[in-house]
Amino acid sequence: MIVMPLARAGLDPVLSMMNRLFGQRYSCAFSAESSLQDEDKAQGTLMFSVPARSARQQEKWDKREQFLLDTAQQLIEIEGLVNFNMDRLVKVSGVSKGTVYNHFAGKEDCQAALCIRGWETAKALFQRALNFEGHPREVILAAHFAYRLHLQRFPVFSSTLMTARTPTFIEKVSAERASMLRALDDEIFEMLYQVVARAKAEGALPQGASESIITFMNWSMSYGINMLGRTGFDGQTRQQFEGVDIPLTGANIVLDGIGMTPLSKDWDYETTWKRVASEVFAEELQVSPPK
Amino acid sequence: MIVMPLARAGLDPVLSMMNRLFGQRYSCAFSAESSLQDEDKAQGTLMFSVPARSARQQEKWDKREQFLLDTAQQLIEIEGLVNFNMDRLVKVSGVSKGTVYNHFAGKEDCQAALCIRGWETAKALFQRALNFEGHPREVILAAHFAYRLHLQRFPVFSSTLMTARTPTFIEKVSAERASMLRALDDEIFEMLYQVVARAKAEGALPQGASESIITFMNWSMSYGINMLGRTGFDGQTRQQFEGVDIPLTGANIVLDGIGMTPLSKDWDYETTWKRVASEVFAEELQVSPPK
DNA sequence: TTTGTAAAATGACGAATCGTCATATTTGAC
DNA sequence: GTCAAATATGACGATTCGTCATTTTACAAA
Repeated sequence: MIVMPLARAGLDPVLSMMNRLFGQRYSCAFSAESSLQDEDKAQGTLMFSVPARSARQQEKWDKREQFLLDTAQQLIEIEGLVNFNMDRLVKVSGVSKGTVYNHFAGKEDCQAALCIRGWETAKALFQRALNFEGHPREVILAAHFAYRLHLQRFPVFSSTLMTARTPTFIEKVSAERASMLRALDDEIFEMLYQVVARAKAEGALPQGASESIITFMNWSMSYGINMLGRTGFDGQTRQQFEGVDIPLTGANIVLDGIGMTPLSKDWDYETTWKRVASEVFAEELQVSPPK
Repeated sequence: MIVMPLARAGLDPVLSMMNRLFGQRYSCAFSAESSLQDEDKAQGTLMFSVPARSARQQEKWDKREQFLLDTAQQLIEIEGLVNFNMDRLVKVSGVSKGTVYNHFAGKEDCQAALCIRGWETAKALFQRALNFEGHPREVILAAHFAYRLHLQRFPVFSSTLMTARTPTFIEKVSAERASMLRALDDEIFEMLYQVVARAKAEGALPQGASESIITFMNWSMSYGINMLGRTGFDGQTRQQFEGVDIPLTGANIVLDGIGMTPLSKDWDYETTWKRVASEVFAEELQVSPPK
């Protein structure tokens, strides 16, 4: 699951590893030989107990978790995120309340789980985008495309992602899932970072440019565009946006701004954008055409 | 209050005006001679009743609303947005629950009111930024500065703004306040738009460039940077950001990207940034130095 | 000053949702 | 088959929400 080396991880490595382990608590391959018999010693740093689950049990557990998430997702799709609550999930899923609360620390934690799931499928899309045949800047555009596509295709994820970065929300999410979200952020950041680094190695970037900052700026722009856009903030101005693909335009502005070659005046990125659609995401776009 | 002509308003003008009026329901200068005696006729479009409040009453009302907002803000500052609830506001303020609910349609509406208040002081900062002595691009930088400054100085506003664009939240805000928020978005958008338009008129922009899109892109980038930043998302990478002013860098990337002259290679915008700090916002920066 | 009426304030209340916990059931090892 | 540990259950108490019948206040007319 955790593939990329996080060479730049600035966090406490011990805490980080703990989180990783903790985050994997429910993963299949994890066999639990607890070396923490002395709980008193561990108090304050390693408070969690490692449940020794049989393979059979684990499978059942995982299956149910997926089922609960499926149910939650459908529930939100149908009744809206506003009307989503645990009592309803309990009722619709048929799983008892106690069990549901064994899976999720609470309502927000459940939503966070949905967000994580969404992020994971997004990661898969990014992975594919990164295999796009083209120069680095085209690959980055493919990533922007993937982001927008994913947000469009999964409105529930889109909502949860928006909410997941909210201060009130974060505080209510379990430590496990919070660290999983952070880890996913890290991984996706790292993926984009590698492309930027490659661009720099190939001389497509000014020497002074910082790969981290460039990656962050791309992310920020994309995030801003998609989040402001989805709130209908640009409703009044949308008529001005006719025929303009905002994510593409935004990405090009950033990439031109940092001086990544070939500049948009020297390359037809509209075509690249269309190529990404047809060559990488044809499958996803079969039903709903690109917007 | 509503100063800028919203020439580009794409919304239903009737609805828009209704919202404006409705939004001003509690403002002092509003004398209520209702021409809507025939309520049946108005049913479905103009359902609200206009309370005829005496000047004395109105003053009391306004004062209390401010008091409630002050209390709420302090409450959030001290106890955190997570722990904020109406019962607590009722208790601490000493105002009865019914009265509080006369002012605010609910918890979210109260937070929206805080957000509006924050937006209004932000607008004032923008206004000052726009008076900065310099060419258009410098003025736009000043606006970016104002935005960041305001978010830094008012963490409560920062939190509420982040939350206010959340789908769940929006649905719970009263129509009045929702439209007030939209109106503020419009007004601030318009302010920036005018600067961009001026830049274009002065030949600082490529002819093909759309003012709307440029404005939106600046906003998106700034929003993305500030919102991703405040969630600690960039925590891992922050070490890379040492000595780099992210909002300034981001703004320059966008402005370079759209080709607004003078480009950052031809002008020292670090100095501009510092000038903005000392010439426009010296007062605000007395206590906490620029970061 | 008195009186009447409409608006506003009050807080007790019912409803919705949350999360917990004592108890019952299941699982797996011996 | 038996027992201990893990898991499942749903009734329950706690919290927070928003409403509404009632009381109080404000203001105008007598």
